Amino acid sequence: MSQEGTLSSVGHPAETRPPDVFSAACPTRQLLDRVADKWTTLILVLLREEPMRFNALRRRIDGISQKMLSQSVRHLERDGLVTRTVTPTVPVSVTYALTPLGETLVDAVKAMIEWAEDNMAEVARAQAAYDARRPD
Amino acid sequence: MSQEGTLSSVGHPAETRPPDVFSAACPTRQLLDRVADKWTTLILVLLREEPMRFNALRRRIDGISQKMLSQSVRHLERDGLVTRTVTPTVPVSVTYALTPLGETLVDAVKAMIEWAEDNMAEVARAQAAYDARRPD
DNA sequence: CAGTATCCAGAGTGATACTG
DNA sequence: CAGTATCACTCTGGATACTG
Repeated sequence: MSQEGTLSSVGHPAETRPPDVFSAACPTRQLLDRVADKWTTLILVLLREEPMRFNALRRRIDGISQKMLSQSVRHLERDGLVTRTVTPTVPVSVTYALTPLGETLVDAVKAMIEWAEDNMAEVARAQAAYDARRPD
Repeated sequence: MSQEGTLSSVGHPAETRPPDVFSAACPTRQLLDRVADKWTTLILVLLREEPMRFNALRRRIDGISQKMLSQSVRHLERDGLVTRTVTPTVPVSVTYALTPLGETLVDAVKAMIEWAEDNMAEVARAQAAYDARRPD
């Protein structure tokens, strides 16, 4: 998760150039860095199934630290991809849910995950072959 | 890019459980971490348009260090997603290209990039609204 | 429960130098 | 050209402890 950086017009002044993900300064690149993030993808996919509370997400996503979870959900909220709803119970409960914008992204993310599940075996074979060629 | 780790059967012993990306030990999770990587996505998309040489990739991908580029292409080669072809000219030229397996992945990756390009403006609006609510 | 604060190890970068 | 190796530096991410 890079810096704070607002996705302003920096990198392609309006009509001069089209957006270019390959340019580090371009907002699309920064946005891609965010959505292609390791934890972001998992959070979004979980939230598509149902809204979830902080610790529910934490339990489902094996290996995430609370620091990264809170950081990730805050970024997602800022980007307008999830909502954060506080219910004033005692103690408080906070529920995260996808926004409509977030839902449009999840489809793309799901495609990547399905690819991983479908092609896991073939990649494992490729790795084995590679390692056999370069043994050390 | 985590560790070396081969995508073996660890995490879901054959018929006992289905693959679960949310489990840190599951090979699909490790594979997702790889393909959702910041640099990997950009490399794959560039290679879909045409095979490219090392320094060509380096020039196109703004901000990548040669260390990360060589690391990333080596991983992609090991995973069977790109080929590395050495032509014995003087000096040698090395060309990277997508494998058929790599091509299947690129479609999913492209979807994410197109989402970023299409929704950049809306995300920027959400960020502005968020920052206005929490001024500091 | 839902976080924030703090410290610290390690990943990644840039620069530079060297190899085949 | 296509790397590998090294050092210095920054910054991310994990572990731990603490708070409303």
